[in-house]
Amino acid sequence: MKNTFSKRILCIVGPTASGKTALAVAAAKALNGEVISCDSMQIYRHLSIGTAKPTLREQDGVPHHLIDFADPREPFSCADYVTMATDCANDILLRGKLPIFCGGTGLYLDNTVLGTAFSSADNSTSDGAVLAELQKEFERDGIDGIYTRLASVDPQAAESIHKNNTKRVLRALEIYLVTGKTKTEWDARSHDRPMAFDACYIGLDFKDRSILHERINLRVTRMLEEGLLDEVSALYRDGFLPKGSTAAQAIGYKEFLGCIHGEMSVSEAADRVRAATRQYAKRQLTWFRRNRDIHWLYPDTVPFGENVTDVLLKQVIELFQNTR
RNA sequence: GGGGGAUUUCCCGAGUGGCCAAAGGGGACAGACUGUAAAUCUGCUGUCUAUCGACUUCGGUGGUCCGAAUCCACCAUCCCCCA
Repeated sequence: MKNTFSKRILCIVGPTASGKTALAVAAAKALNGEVISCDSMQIYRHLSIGTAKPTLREQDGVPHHLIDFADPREPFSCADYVTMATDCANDILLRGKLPIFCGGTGLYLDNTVLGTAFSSADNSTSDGAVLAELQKEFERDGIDGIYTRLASVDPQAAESIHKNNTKRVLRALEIYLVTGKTKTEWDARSHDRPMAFDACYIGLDFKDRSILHERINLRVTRMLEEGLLDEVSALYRDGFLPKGSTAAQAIGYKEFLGCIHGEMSVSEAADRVRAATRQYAKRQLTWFRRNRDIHWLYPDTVPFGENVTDVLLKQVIELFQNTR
């Protein structure tokens, strides 16, 4: 059932602040691997404290890929990630090592593993002009007309995308206008392709959600102590968080930008960061729970006194070898 | 010591006699997601049945009324003003 050319990889996923980084580093050491980050914000240079980018010390000598390389002022897409991550993983495999994906951006990881064939509707073909036009129309006339048009060309997409989700409604229509093929047709195309990688998925979650929330609260407090405020100020001053950029909407950055603009106090911004992080963690869990291939591990079930990473690592190794 | 204002479902907050299990917001919970995804969007939030419906809630106790979160009395707690 598995072809001989299968490209075996390990993926460590889960919500933010669940301990993925430490586990991935330990797994890389035990399994002769290298870590490929799968995080839509850690890709950016200079955004370090707020994205919880692994420090050199945390990396502990294990090569880490796809962190700290993109210019926060430049756009970056899921398709860009898939291309880079695929190349990166193949390169690691060629060198006889194990690629270990680690991160919480499920969209990026899934499309990489699936080998998604993205539509050709990108910024280079349409130069964004079509989307900009749709955006203008939406702001002027509302969503009704655009949604109706989408429903007539791609009824399936219209049915699955809620009318209020204007970003996705606009995007779906853009795909059709730019490529002449519907989003539904593009999606079907990638369903027909073989998986790009043979992934062993490990998911981190907590039996008791409040423990995850405590970890998040603690993490935000630590980020503040480590100088998150200074980092955001410097980035803002140097123009690295332009309005509308992806980097500027990162949790921990958008809130303190508001603080810099005098819209709220530091403690209020910190509270918002905590809340936004909790909500983000929840969305991540929703995303990953859909994937039935994930083997879930629970750090909060490790007996008190034992080293959590060590215990989890044993489970990871066993799962990785037994599901071969 | 005297006068005034408050107390609402996890939080904030509307509601001043029936159309109130109680607006709205937040949070929590659940879900969607194929080129901005740490984004965007949806549902849900007294209990029991889970369809109609039944039952218990609006600081406490007791009243008025066919009927009260809404009116009256007393008690408790908090805030403000005068002493």
